[in-house]
Amino acid sequence: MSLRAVLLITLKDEPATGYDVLKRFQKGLAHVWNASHQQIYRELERMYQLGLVERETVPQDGRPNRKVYRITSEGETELQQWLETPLDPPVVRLPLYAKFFAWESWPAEARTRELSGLRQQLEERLTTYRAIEQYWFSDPWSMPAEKRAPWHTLRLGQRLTETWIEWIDEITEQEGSTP
Amino acid sequence: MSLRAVLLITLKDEPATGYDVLKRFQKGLAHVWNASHQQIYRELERMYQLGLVERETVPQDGRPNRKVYRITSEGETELQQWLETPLDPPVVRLPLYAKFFAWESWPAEARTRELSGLRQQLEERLTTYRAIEQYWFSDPWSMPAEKRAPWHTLRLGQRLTETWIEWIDEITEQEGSTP
DNA sequence: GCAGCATATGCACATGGTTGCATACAATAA
DNA sequence: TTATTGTATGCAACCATGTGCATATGCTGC
Repeated sequence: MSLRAVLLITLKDEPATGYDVLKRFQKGLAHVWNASHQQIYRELERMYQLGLVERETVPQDGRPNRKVYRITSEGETELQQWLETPLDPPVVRLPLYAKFFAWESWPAEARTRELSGLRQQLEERLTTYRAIEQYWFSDPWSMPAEKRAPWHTLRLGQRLTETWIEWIDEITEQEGSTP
Repeated sequence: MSLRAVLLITLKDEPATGYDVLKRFQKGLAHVWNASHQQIYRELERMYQLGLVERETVPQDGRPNRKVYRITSEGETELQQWLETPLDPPVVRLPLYAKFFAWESWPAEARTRELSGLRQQLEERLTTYRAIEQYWFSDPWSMPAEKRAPWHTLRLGQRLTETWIEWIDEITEQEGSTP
C-alpha cells in the first residue's frame, strides 16, 4: 500500500509516466524510497483500473507510447485517507543481528569484513546525505514548512547512520574486529 | 534466505520442533527476529527437502506428532557460507518519510497523532530493551564473547530507538506538532 | 460445565517485491 | 562500424511474508 501512496504523492505534485517516476526515484528520492520499473508500471496499471489515476496516451514514433498519469479526485481521497491512518510500527528484522547470535560460528575474519564493509557503505551514505543537504537545503529555515519537511527525513537518515557508525566503532574496538 | 539462517542458528543451538522455534522467537528473540508459525513450518519443510535438516517424528496421543528437527552437516555448511558472505545493505523504505513528502496534504492533527503514537511505541520498546538488558546482561563483561554478542544487538536497538525519539521531539518542537 | 488458552501442525490465498526476459529505436562513444 | 546507453513499456515466474481457516485435544480457571 505504501508504494501506492508514494506514487499518488508524486503524481499529485506533477503528472508523469512510469518512466518519469522511475527517474524521480533514482534522482531525488533514492534515499527515501525505491522501486523497480516493474513495480511502478504494474502499480500504475492497477491504480488506473481502480480509477485512482487517469491517463493520457501520447503517441511517439519509433518508441512505445508515453502514458501520462494524473491523479483523480478518487486518488486524492485515497491519499488523504492514507495520510490520516497511523502507520504500523516498522518490523525489526535485521539479518546482521542473526550473525551476532551465531557468534561462535562466525569467523573473526568474516566479521571484520562484514563490519568494515558496512561501515564504508554507511560513510558513503552520509556523504550523499550531506551533499543533498547542501544542495537542496542550505538554508532550511528560510523555506516554507511544506518545502522544509523533506529535510527532516534527511536529518533522521543522517542521525541513524551516525548512530550505526558509532556502534560499529565501539564493537570493533571492544571485540577486536580490526586485526 | 535470512529466515533460513536464523532457523539453522537456533537448531544448531538445540534441536527443536516448529512450535519450539516459534516460542523461542516469542520469548527471547522477538526484538531481533520474528516469524509466524506458518512461515516457520513451511521453511522447515523446505529445508528438510533440501537435506539441511533431518527430523524425527515423535508420536503423541491426542495431538499431532512432534517433528523434531536437527541440523545436518549440509545445514552447517550452508550456515557457514551465509555467515561468510557479507549481507546486502538494508533497503531504506520508510512509509513515514513519504508522509513528510506530502506535508501539504498531511493534516497537522494527523501528524500529531502519528508522531506521538510512534513516540509512545518507541518508549515502550526502550523499556523492553532495558528490562532484557537487566535480566540477561547485567554484567556483560564477565561473559565470554559468544554469550556477550547478542548484547551488542540490544545496545544498537537501544541507541537507534533513542535517536528516533530525539528526532521526534525536535520536530514536534520545531514544527509545532504538539497542540 | 464451559470458555479460553496451550500444544502441534498444516492448506490456501493474497500481497509485495525481485529477476529474467522481450521489444524497439535513437543518440552517443569507442 | 559496432557497442553501449537512454527512452519507454510490459509479461511471466518466482520468493518472502501475512492472513484466514482447519483440526484435535488436554489443561486451567471461572
